[in-house]
Amino acid sequence: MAAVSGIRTLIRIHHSLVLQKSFRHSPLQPASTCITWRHCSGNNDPTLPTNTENKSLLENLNVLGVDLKMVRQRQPGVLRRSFTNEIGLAQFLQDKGANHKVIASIVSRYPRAITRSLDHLEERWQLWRNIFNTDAEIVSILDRSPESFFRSSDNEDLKKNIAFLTSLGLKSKDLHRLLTTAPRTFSNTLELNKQMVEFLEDICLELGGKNPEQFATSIISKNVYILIRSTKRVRTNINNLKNSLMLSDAELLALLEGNGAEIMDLSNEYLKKNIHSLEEKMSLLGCKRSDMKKLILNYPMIVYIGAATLNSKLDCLLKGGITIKQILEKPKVLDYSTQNITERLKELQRVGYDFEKNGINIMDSSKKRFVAKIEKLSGISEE
DNA sequence: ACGACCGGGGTCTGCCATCGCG
DNA sequence: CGCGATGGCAGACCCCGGTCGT
Repeated sequence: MAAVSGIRTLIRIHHSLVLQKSFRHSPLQPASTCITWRHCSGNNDPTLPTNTENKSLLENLNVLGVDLKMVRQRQPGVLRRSFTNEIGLAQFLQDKGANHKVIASIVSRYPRAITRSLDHLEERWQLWRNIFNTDAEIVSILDRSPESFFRSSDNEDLKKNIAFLTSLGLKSKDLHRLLTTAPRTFSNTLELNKQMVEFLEDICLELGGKNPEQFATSIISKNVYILIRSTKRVRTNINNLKNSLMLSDAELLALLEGNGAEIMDLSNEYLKKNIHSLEEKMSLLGCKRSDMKKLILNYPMIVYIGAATLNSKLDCLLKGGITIKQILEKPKVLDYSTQNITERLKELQRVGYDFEKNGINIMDSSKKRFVAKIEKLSGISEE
């Protein structure tokens, strides 16, 4: 409540400021938007750089409930600016449905947001609205990741990015998922996004693939994070996978075209560590190198699972009466959380489930189906 | 009616380093 | 030099249900 009236207070202050004649345009901003820009009261010549914090700005931010300590830690320079648009921004976000808490949090976490003009904000918002259906969706993303929306001041690049991604054959459903999940993609420069796409196409050709464009698009739609990774990272991971598993070009291509797309953006050390740890575990369990290769090709996500988690899952399954051979045949059981696995094993033990006779597919089913199955089994065992 | 197979859906930021510009 | 813009990094899975063959 207090902060809602805080915004009203600021707007009142702003109106009274408008009446003053002391406005000067920030040279970077179009004149039409300057009406809401706050003039620094403590500085007689706003064109001079100042190395002290702007008092009236601090007051405004306080009223908005912004965490100044956080601001100083993140982008202290913003507090020294003569012209900022915190009032306009707060009003703008409020109009889009953001509450005061969200607004305060956004400015606290990405202070530079208050340097954007209303025209800029409105244009950028509309560009995002080309992909999202409602303002509420955008607000929730800004709340999650203010930086994604505000970091770039280049709306032209955003336009070009949308056009570029569309030209790749990504459907509006894909774009929606991309912007929802990895909003930073849209604040990349067009150049950076192009680089990754070209890189993926090159990889495809390198491995003897015939349709590089489709390859790149399919990777992006399978791994929406790929465009916010560096080509260096992806390249290193591909090389590491290839070398440690001794993959042929055809095998590697198939892996990447399949579910391998998702593991390409892991951090290099993490991927290496996981492969190494899996190697050790497998050898401890008496498996051959070819078993491990097959396992990863069948179920690439296994290298996504952290070493500790993976080992505890494996141990859980083995202790629960499932053999490593069964796991190698149905690695998807490793998809489920350790907790889920533990609970299911307990339930199955209770009803006397025989994995040897019935297989382990029961471990890879939706909760609904699992519960139904258990109910049936306990009914039978009680008769 | 059942279970195996398989694909798809959700999901991800907050910080630091560097560069260029005024 | 200070700031804005931007690249890059570490972090580390889980779950559901349509469909088809029996």
